[in-house]
Order: sequence, then structure tokens, then C-alpha cells
Amino acid sequence: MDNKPISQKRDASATKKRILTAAKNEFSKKGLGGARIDEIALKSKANKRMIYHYFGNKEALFLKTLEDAYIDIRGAEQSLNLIELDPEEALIKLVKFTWNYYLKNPEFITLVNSENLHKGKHLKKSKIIEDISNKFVSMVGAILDKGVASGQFRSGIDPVQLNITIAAIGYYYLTNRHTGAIVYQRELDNVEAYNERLNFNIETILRLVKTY
Amino acid sequence: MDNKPISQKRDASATKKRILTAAKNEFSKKGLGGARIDEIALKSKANKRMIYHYFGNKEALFLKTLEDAYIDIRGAEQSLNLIELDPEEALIKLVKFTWNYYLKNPEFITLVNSENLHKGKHLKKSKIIEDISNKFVSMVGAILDKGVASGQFRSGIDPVQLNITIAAIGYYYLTNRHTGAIVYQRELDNVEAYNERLNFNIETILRLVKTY
DNA sequence: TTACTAATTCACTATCTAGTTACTTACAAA
DNA sequence: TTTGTAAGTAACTAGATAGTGAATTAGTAA
Repeated sequence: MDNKPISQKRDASATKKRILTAAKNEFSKKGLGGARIDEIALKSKANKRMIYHYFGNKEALFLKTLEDAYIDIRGAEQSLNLIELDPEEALIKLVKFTWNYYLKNPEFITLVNSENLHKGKHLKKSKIIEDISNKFVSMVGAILDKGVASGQFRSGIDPVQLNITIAAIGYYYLTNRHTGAIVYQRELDNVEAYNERLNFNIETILRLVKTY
Repeated sequence: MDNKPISQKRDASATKKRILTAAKNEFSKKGLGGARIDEIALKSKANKRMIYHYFGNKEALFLKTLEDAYIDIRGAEQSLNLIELDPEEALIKLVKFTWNYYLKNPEFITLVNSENLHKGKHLKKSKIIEDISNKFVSMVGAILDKGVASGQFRSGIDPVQLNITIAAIGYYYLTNRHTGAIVYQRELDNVEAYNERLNFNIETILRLVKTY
């Protein structure tokens, strides 16, 4: 009684998805230079020819992978509905979200690192990235304004610098936890260490913006 | 009257140095996976065989390159003699130094990123890295203690978390400035932008540690 | 049924790449 | 001057590697 078509053949969008999933994995584990198209073909169970058919070449596939990664994080940030919250709560929620997103989606970090190694040359060609970034950039500005108006935050804080700082204190810890564990001679990659860092980060951001 | 030996042949240590310089360049520009041994041989004007003779293989050369990078930054930090200074001045000086070191030695950042992409597997084999890290790790702790004793800093701050944060807010900005400029739609890589970021970072750290 | 189109496969190439074998050459101590 | 040793070179290999040409096959619209 197996009348459901289990492994459907001739499904372009499913094949594209499998390729993109495999590409995300391969590029994020080995970087653009270390990634292998043959490996992506193997892992996606697609013929290598299909990769070139759908995406053109290795670098175009890399760009698509990167764009999808940005679409995902920017979409998730918008779902937080931070503007509705009390500004201090909103900021705490953003710091927590950013941390947890990086923690659960380590590919995001390594893809972005890889793109920056290449000085952003692929993302510069992207036609969608500026659109999806707009809301994100204005979001922290709006939270900040609201906090200043209510007297909770001091004025004059550059929202872009704040945004960068929120990303930085999470991103750096996570991307460099392997060398960090060796340099600081302390385990940095277990649940307690993660919680400790998140709390430290929340304190860092609140002390940076709050009026005392 | 050209009796100075200009291009000295048969100089093992000079050849080693040329190889390491070329390796630092190649690995930092393309990552471990993207770097090419042939390119390192070409740029160092050494025969490829010499690379294998002196360093064994590609990964061992990468580790040596990475170790040298850590030796350099840790040495430079020690020369700051921060312990002698007023603790607030010491912290400001460390934030400035860290920023400027990253700015002037961008290879450090990309080498460390590359090593973390490989989960620290090369640095774990290093026999010197823990030794040269010790003084560095205790340095911030000593500054912090001095500041707490004088009443300038609040107590209970974890020196490792503070150290990580000082590195993070500079490192992240610089390593991700290329994608950052696209996402934030703002130029991040000119002198004014650099100064702005450095000042923001100093404020972030002081607000984090000072008593008010 | 036919014929068209898009999905998929196979076999291939030119070039690259880490690493090696076997050799030559310069220097310095005896 | 001899000779041992370390520095340096040239030519090579086996396996990768990004990318292609040309054919086949499965759905689908007429």
C-alpha cells in the first residue's frame, strides 16, 4: 500500500533545494576555497551538471547560499516585533536572539567570514541584500529613539555602532571559541559557558545605553 | 666596487623567512583551503621542495605561520607595560592597541578565522601557544584588580570575558567591514570611520567596568 | 499519440595541486 | 685540497578539480 510517491523524480525545485542545503554545508565547513563542487553534488544527490545548470558556477552558487543565509536571519529578526516592546526589554531580546541565532546557525558565521575573506566581492553583486537589510538597520534606531524618549537610554548613541557591537560580542566569541579555548585555557563551548557569555553580553549592552 | 654580497645564496634562515612571509600572505588572503603551495614557492622565490624540506607539509606550514602571528601580538602586548599605568588609562591603552594592531596586521585576523574554520585543530598541536598566552591572560586580570582596589572599577568582572569583549568589538568590525558596508549601507573603511569606531569601543569598555 | 520542453545523466577535458624522487651545487671543517 | 653535509633545483606523479558537450528520459500540452 505504498501509493505515496516517495522519491519523486523530475522535481526541479526539490533538486535546487537539496543543492543549496549541501552547498551551505560544504561552503560553511570549508570556506569558498576549500569547498568542492563534486562534494556538493554527492551530498545533494544531484548530478554535478545540475549545479551548473541551475546556478552557473561555483561563485554564483556561493552568492546564492550567502543571500539565503541573510534572508533567513533578517526574516527571523523581523518576527521578533521588537518595536512593540519596552525598549530595554527589546534590546535584551535582540541580544539574546542574536546570540542564539549564531549558536544554532553556525553556518551563518562561517559563510560571512568566508565572504569577508574575499572582501565582499560576491555580496556586492547581490540585488536583494540592500532591500532586506533596510528594516534591520532602522530597527535598532527605533528602539533607541523610544528609549531616549522615555528617559531609559542616554541620547547620542549611533544605532549602527550599537548594532555592530551587539553582533560583535556574540559573533566573535562563537567564531573564535576554538582558538579561544586554547589561548584562555578554558572551555568555552558548553552550556554553562554559553549562558555565562550571554549574560555578560546583556550587561555590556545595557551599561552602554542606559542612563544612570 | 660592488663587494657587498647582495643576493646571498645558501642562506637557510633567510630562505625560511621568505617562505614564512609568503605563507603569511597567501594563507591570510585565501585561507588554508584556498592557499597554494606553488604560489608560496613563487612569491618567496624559494624552490617548492624547500618548503617541504623546512616545514614538512602545508598544514605544518600553516601552523608555523599561525604561531608566529600569535608570538608577534602577544609580544607587542607585553611591551605596553600596562601594569604600571593607572588602571583606567591601561584599559584605554589596551583597547587602542588591540584596535590598531588588528588594523595594521589584517593577516592576524584572517589567519585566526581560518584556524577557527578548522576548529582549532592545528593550534591544538602547538607546544608554544599556551606558554605565550599565560602572561596575556593574567594581564587584564591584574589591571582589573588594581582598578577595583582603587575604587575605579566595580568588582566581580570576569577578566576572560572582558578580554574577549575588548577583542570582539574591534575584531568583528574589521573582519566584517566588507559585508558590513553593504548591510549598513555606510562606508566603514576610512580613517574617520575607524576613529569613530575606536572611540565607541573605548566608551563601551569603560561603561562596562567603571563604577558610577 | 505526438512532439516539445525541461530534468537528468554520462563521459570527458584541461588544468591544477600537494607532495616526491633523484639529482646538483656551495660551503666549511679537517 | 678534499670531502661531508646542508642548500637548492628540476622534473615528475597520482589524484583532484571546475567546468562542458552531447545525449537521454520523463512529464505535459496539443
